[in-house]
Amino acid sequence: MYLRLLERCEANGQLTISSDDLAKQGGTTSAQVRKDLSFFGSFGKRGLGYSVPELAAEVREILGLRRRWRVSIVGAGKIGAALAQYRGFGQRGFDIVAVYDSSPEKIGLQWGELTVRDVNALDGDLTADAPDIVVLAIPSENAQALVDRVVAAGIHAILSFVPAQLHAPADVSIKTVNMAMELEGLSYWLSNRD
Amino acid sequence: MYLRLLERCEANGQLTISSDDLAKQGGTTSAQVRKDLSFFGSFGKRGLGYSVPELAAEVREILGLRRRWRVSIVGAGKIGAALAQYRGFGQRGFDIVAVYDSSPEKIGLQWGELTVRDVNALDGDLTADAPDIVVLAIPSENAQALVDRVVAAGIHAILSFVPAQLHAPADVSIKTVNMAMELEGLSYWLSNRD
DNA sequence: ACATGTGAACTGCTTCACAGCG
DNA sequence: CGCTGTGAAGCAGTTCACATGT
Repeated sequence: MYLRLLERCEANGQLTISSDDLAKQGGTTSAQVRKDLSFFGSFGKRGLGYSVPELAAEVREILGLRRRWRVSIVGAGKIGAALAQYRGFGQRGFDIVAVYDSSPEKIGLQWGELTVRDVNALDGDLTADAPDIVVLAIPSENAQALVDRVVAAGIHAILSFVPAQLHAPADVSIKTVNMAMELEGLSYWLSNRD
Repeated sequence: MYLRLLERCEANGQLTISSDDLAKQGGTTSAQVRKDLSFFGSFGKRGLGYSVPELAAEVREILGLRRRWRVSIVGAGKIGAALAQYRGFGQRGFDIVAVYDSSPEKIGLQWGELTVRDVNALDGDLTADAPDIVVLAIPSENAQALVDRVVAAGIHAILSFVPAQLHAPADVSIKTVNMAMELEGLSYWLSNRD
C-alpha cells in the first residue's frame, strides 16, 4: 500500500512526505507508519519526513521488486482471460509467460502474445522453463491436484482464485483471492450495522 | 471459511464435525475454532462436536445470508465481465441486478439477462431501485468520484477492484481486492525465503 | 472417555509519548 | 520548531489447560 501511495507522490513530483501524510492517505496513523517502516530500517529525516523517491526505492527493494517475476496462469476461463490481458501486471514487474487450459476448445487460442497451451505440458514447462509464480484460475475440483503437481515441480508461490481451502507445505505460500468471501464479509457488515 | 468447509461436509452427508477436524481442514487450531465460534454462541455438544447442518445454518445466520443481496457492477471491462458472468455468486445468495459502463461501445450490450446501462443512469437507479452492494471494476482515475456518488446515494457496502486507496465515511465498508498487491506479497515471500 | 467452552497466560500488534536530531 | 525513531503501555487475538457436560 505504501508503494502505491509513494508512486502517486512520485508521479506528482512530490519530493518529501511525512508519516502523518502517509497515514492520512492510507487510512492509518502516523505511529503505525513509522513503526511499519522502522521494522526495515531508518529511512526518514527528523524534522523533514521521508524522501519520496528514496522511500519508494526502499519499499521496492523490501518487496523484492528490483527484479521481474515470471508468472504462469493455469485456467483460460473468464478470470484467466481477464488476468492474462490486464496490462497492469507488466507495469508492476510481473510478466505473464504462459497460459494453460485442459479444454480442447481453448488450447491453441492466441491471446495477444500468448498461445493457450495444453495443461498436460505444464509439468514439463515447470521444470524446463520454470515460472516463479503460478496463478490458479480453475474449478475447485481439480485445484488441490494441481497444487500438488505445481509444488512437486518446485514452485514456491501460488496465487489462487479457487473458492476452496488449498493445502501446501510450509515452504510454499498460497495467497487466495475469494470474491464470494468478500461479499459475505459485506453481507455481515450490512446485517450488523445499526 | 468455516461455511465453505461445512458446505463440503454437508455435500458429503457428514452429520457431525469436531473443532479439531475443522481446524485441520482450515489450517488453524482447534482452540482457535472453538474461540471463533464461541464468540457468537455455544453451538457444539460436549463429547460429540458440532452438528454440521446446524452449525452451517448458524454461520449463514451470522453472516446475514438468510436473505439474498442485490449487487450492481460498475465497469463492463474484463473484470466486470468476468464477475457478471460468473455463476457462483447467484449460488451464494448474491444477485447481480445491473451492470454500468461509460463507453458508448459497451452501453447496450446484452450479457445474458443483463443489459449494460449508461453509468449516467446510476445515480437515478441507486435511489429508485437501489442495490445493497456496489462492485467497482473501473480505472483508478474515476474511482474516488464514483465512491462519492455511490455513498451519497446511501450505499453502505462497496467491493472494489480498483488499485488505489479509496476513502469513505465510517458507516460505509469498502473491501478492496488488489491482485497486484497479492503478487507483491508473493514477491516478498520469494525474496526472503531461505 | 471424548470434545466443548472458557478463564488465564501469553504473544504480538498498535498507540502513546517523548527524547533526539536535522 | 518539526518530525522521526523507539521504549513503554495498552489492547487484541491466540494458545493453554482444565472444568464441565454427554
